[in-house]
Amino acid sequence: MSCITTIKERGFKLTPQRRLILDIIHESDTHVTAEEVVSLVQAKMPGVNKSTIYRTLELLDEIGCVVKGESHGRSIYHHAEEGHHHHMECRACGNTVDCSEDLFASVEKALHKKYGFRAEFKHTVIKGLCSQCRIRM
Amino acid sequence: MSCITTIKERGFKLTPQRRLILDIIHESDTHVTAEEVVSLVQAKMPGVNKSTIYRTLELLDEIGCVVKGESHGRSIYHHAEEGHHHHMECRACGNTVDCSEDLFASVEKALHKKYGFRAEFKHTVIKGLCSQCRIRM
DNA sequence: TTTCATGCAAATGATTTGCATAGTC
DNA sequence: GACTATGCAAATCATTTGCATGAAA
Repeated sequence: MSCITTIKERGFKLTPQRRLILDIIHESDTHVTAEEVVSLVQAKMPGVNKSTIYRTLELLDEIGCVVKGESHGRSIYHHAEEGHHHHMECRACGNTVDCSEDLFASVEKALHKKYGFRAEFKHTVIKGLCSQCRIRM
Repeated sequence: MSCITTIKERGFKLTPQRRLILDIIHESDTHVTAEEVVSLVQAKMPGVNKSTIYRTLELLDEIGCVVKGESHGRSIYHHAEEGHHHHMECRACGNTVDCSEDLFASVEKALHKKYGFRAEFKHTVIKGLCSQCRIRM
């Protein structure tokens, strides 16, 4: 079901601001910080307020239209397509590489079996050292 | 090697504040937020300043004496013992359950093989639904 | 026309910073 | 005694909130 349908079905109003914010997140192939969304939105539609964007992002996360995560103390978002989106972030050079595999299936299974916990690894920022920085160190 | 030795060896000074902060993190069997460290430290040694604590926590993380993580936009810390410390946090009730297993060994292996990336899963907050909340939902 | 969303401006709250003083080595 | 760490107070900076106005259903 499309996000637009979800918004309507849940009784929320479909405003141009919300459409644009959705578009921006869907266009981006990797995660974006809330602040990046603010800049991107304001580039296309000047005058849209930060508060609106923060509120919309929170709403979209709540109704499952986007996936929220956090990195370096900031909120990050990406679209909630089926599948997985993980990011490997090098603690030395700061570069990130995306990874769309279902990396955590076995972990999810183990946690469910042992603790009955249903882990949700939809959007994980994995910290570590990239191959280049490993060599340099 | 003990943290106290590490501090000295790296040329940092061993102050009562630093000792106390180290103690507090080592006494805690789960992670603590920076703010919790502030309260705990000030309970035992009133007058110690927030800045000192934040600076010390950052230092301790840098020299590997504690492990820093983040949850809900705040910094969390625990001692850097050998082994693993993960936390399952329920997004419904907010409860967390600790898990000291080496959950991510297979993921680490896979990422290294495919991307040469050395993932560091020392202290992960795993979000999801606990068994109780799964039933309620 | 009712209700929800937006814009604005100000508040929040964790974390950081500059600087003078105090404490370690 | 040299140099670092601390305390203090103020600054930061992302995010949130209250409220009056504007737009969607």
